[in-house]
Amino acid sequence: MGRKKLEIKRIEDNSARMICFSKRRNGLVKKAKELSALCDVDVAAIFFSKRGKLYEYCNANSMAQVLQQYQSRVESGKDGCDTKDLLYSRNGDYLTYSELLKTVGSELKEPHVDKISVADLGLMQKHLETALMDIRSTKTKMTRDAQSSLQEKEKMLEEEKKHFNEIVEGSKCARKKKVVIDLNIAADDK
Amino acid sequence: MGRKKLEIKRIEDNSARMICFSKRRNGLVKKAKELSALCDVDVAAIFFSKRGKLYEYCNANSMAQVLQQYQSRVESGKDGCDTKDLLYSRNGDYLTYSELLKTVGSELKEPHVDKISVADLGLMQKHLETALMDIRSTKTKMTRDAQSSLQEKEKMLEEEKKHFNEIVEGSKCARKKKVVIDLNIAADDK
DNA sequence: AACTATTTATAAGA
DNA sequence: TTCTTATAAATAGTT
Repeated sequence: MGRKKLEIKRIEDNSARMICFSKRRNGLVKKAKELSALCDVDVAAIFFSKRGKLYEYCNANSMAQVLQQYQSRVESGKDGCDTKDLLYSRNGDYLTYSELLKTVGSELKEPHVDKISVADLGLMQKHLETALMDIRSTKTKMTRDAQSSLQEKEKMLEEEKKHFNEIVEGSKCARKKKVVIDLNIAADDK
Repeated sequence: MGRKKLEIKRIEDNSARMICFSKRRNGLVKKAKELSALCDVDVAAIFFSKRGKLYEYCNANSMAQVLQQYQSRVESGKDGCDTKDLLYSRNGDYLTYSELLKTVGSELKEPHVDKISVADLGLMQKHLETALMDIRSTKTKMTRDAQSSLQEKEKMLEEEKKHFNEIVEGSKCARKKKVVIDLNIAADDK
């Protein structure tokens, strides 16, 4: 929209790009507000330019709230989340993973807290974040693997379906019915 | 935009609201894509209707990545992040915090990995997230405390400034200059 | 920061 | 639903 049709690719001129960013960011936030008002949904948007600034919009009480809700829904997914404790070795002796984490939790509430600085906490945070990232990527990989094994199963089922169709072949009527059923299933899914 | 001007308030008719949501969500995602392409920024958007469904858009590799970047930027602020190791006690004996975290990291790459399920990783993740949250809130509190002590110092400096001004008093010219300098400092800050 | 010629999004209708 | 179209809204280039 504008005097000229703009091709959707990186604007190379620095100042033009910043102007465009500012205009379109405002536009996007406006649209997000409208969407949340009209349709009664929570919307969160985060923008960051690769060299520095961060902008955000959120119609709910707090971004943290929305992100937490997001993460609890998406990232924990449908894992068992049973209370089974895992064993982790350190220098030959074992400690449970939950013990390991309790350490972190309790230290923040116990006497030692007065010896901890904000910088120290930042460091702890960084380490935990790294650990989290490892866990997440491992989980993603494992999910992918599980998925590909599912895809193999799907292929096999496809084969079986083909065989079935070959058996039914010869009756055009039967085939048509099958197609209709498939379409209904697809429609129900939406 | 449309046949009629639409007032921006909750659409009461259920099906009309859903249609609107679907259309505008698509619109918003399209705009987000354009913004990220034109202006070379990362954009993440999360929508959820209060009764159920979750939608998301993210131009970067993964939503988790963007959210993590967001959280580390917003919540960690400008900590020192020096490499000093902290000691943490567990049942009387001590281990360094970094050792504690190495445990997590190494376990993900070592033989034990084949005994870990996605659900297990989800659990670890949840625990780490809890620990992170504790750390963040503690840090926020400490930052607040530090800030209030800074505010006290500021008050004292204000007092000193008053005394100074009283000494200089009588020369209106001197005062004017001072105002100009303050304004320049404020302008530089932007 | 405003303006305005255009393009784009979309509300309602088919 | 999906397409169409009249109209509202966003915005690219300009001042």
